[in-house]
Amino acid sequence: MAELPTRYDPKAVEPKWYQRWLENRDFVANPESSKPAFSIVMPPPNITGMLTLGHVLNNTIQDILARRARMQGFEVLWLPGMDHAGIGTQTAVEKYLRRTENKTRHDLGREEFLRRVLEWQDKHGGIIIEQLKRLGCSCDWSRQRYTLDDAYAAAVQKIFVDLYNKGLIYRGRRMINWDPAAQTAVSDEEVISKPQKGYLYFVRYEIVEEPGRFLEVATTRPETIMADTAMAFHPGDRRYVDLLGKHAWRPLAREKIPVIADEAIDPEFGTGVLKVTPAHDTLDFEIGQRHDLPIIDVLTPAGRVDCPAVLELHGLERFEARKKAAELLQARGLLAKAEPYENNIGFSDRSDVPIEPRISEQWFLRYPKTKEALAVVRDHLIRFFPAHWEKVYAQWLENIRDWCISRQVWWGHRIPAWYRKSQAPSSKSQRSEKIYVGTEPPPDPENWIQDEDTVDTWFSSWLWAYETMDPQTRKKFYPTSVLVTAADIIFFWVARMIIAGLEFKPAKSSKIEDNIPFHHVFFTSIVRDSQGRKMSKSLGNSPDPLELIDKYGADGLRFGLMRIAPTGQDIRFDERQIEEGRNFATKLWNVARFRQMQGSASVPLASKPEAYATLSIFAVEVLARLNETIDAIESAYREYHFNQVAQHLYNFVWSDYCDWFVEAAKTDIFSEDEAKKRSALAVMDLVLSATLRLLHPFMPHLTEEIWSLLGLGKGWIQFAAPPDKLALDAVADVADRRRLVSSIYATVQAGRNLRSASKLPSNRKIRFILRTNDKTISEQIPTLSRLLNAQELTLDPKYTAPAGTPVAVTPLGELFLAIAAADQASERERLDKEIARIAEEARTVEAKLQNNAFVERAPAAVVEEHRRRVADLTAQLTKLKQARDGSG
RNA sequence: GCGCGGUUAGCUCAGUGGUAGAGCACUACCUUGACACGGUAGGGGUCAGAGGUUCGAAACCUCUACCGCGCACCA
Repeated sequence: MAELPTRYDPKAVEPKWYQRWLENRDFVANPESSKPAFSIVMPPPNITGMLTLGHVLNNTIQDILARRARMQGFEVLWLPGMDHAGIGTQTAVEKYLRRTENKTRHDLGREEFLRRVLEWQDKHGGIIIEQLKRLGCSCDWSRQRYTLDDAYAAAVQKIFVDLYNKGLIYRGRRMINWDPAAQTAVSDEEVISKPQKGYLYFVRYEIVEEPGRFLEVATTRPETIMADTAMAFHPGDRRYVDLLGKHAWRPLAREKIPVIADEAIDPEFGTGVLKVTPAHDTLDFEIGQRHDLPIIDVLTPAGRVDCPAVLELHGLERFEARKKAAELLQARGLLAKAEPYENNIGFSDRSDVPIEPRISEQWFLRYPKTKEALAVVRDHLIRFFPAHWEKVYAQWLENIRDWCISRQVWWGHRIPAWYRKSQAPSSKSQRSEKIYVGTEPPPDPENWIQDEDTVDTWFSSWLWAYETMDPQTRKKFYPTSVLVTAADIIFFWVARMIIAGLEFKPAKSSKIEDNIPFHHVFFTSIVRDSQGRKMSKSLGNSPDPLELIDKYGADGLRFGLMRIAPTGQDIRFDERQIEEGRNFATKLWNVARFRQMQGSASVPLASKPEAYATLSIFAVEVLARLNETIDAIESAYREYHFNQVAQHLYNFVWSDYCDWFVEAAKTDIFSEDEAKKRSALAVMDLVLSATLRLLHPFMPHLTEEIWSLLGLGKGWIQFAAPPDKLALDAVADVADRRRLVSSIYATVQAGRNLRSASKLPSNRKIRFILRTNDKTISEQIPTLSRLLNAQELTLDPKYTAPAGTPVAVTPLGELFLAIAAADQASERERLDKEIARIAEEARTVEAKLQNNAFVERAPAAVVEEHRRRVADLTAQLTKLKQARDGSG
């Protein structure tokens, strides 16, 4: 067998294995399998998307779960796909068209534009899928879905029609959130409020009936004054009560408007008077409805002033118009003052421009099954991890409002509604016979015009958990086992999928537990940069995962990221952490390489208690630690604490196995005693085999490579069962043996410390003397000696050290460092310090034992431990003092 | 305003009642028959602050401060 290189080369190994897995169809789910099902649907990335660290985190977690389940004997479906992302994709293509051809979508027309999007999609779309393959994702690519697949699109249409027929979807003229940049309505969830600096303008409205008397009103939006249709104050506000029923002169587009009283006005705010602008503010709209006020719209869809009556403002962009309106009022002496003011403004999540509240005719969904959706999470039919998201979810559902689902966007699922030609969509008539809603066009299409709009992208995504599956697949794999997603789409997607599952009942039975879309939801962290900022293109703080894969390997990236991914908290990304992942891969590679260099063990270690009797004490220790690691990992997985799983594996491999076991086992490995040698090698094989299997979900390529190079199993590691705990408990003296190992390791550390304190170089071979009456320790001398890098370690129960000999009190006895010309003064100083330190600690522990309350109330084991500690410290003190005073 | 997180070593974070931890960074020594992407040893923390519960609190309770997030308000 050729010797392996000292560095693991992911560039050669990772693509090789991924290709083999694909060729072997290892990730293809079989709905006819008799194995229990485990399924995940991938949150579909946008077709325009590029892989981000967020995707890496999210998909690594899904891959870990899928691969682990596969090893555990589940039939696994990990269903991948993409989202057409209506507004997002349309905006991207529009930008591209503007850049390349200087054309807008309107220049091209609907049909041509959609053709261009498809063209663009073929060229630039779906890159992210190839990127996920580089990461090692074990998705069933044969089932890759797209939210615009024919069958999927038909399902979206059908759902729309069904909900319409149930009366849950309706068309209405309402106040909605208008995005003037994208020129479409958006849902409440797509509005992000941000603090914004501006001015509070105090405007004077003259009272019609009392010329010379002014009503002062505070507003942030003077550009909408032309749309004011009333002035309002709180009915209990004495300052203005005499004005009720009178009128004010609207200062721009001068007109008489009534003064009214409404409960909604906060007398504390500003002057306690509100200018009521029903067309441009949600609250004002409601007031307008109550008082039957006219609605005057003075803004265009693009957010420009549309008011020929005030030529100075007409055609101005809304924020320019704001300044100009203030100037006009100022010039007319109607602006009392303008105070700097900061308030929260709703911004479009998509375009990042301020949302314009606007009255518009749109399609709405009255959410069904909200009570049931609350209940399934409250009663833990669906569990959230971390659980605190349950509260966020509940709050949203309890305050839910109808969902505006229509978008003035061309790219997406077209609304399956038609209007009689004489009753075009702009018509206010809503009589049902004038609207046709159906999955097929109306029988006499020439008389109808289809609604121009498409539905919100999320109105298609909410079916993702089951519409991606054919009936047979659904029967086997729905409900899915777990959904892995970022918490920022808990409302957009998670909650709506739950509602969809409960309402549309896609399962084989109508039972609630069969129709929920998933049993668990794991909310991942959000990856931020080292300064805690969100990753964003404009900040340029988002590293390219592909570059990280090139640099550190996919497995290094995966492991590094998982080790720092806490649950329920954001991740601060630091490339050094990925470097650690790569280093860990190298460490594992090298310890496997070392094993390979030692040749065959001939006989594998049988997993029977009898076999354990002949093991070295160090083997028992590492196997016991392996058992503990398996337990720890198991419970960490139960809570989706992937960082803990990774950390336990890291510690076990690096510390327990490499630093301690392998170093200690070298005595046997390099010895002439064939039985001992074979035993040590067999233990290494067992531990490596188990470790690789435990690590496989995190580092699939590397573990597969080592598994195959070392010939640890018959087939590929991805189909190997996870390691069982060893039946060590059946071995009578495990505890004694482990205590001995721990004493030996403590002695080694004490000896190394002596060397360092005496300023002896690491490579200098030196002599140690261990003074002890324990004769059984003599068989461990070679290993102790090796670990201490000693020239010689002698056991001498009666050793008398010259004064000033460096000494450490260890669990095995006093360990002396024999050096010819030790600096006696400095050694004495060191001992003094050591004695003082131990005496201090002994005093502290003793004081505690003096405390009756402690002795009476604390658990016996704890008290006992303290007693032992005192005895131990006292013994150490005595011995150290002897050593210092040279009387030993 | 309501709610949810967080505050532990220079940095990133573990730690759910019993002697304060890991990795990185730092210091010193070391290329010793797997690994310098490595080994050994070391320095470094009044666990945000105040009060309380307890024999005992980083942990549990209350309050405060600061950071982040969500919802509401946002004239």
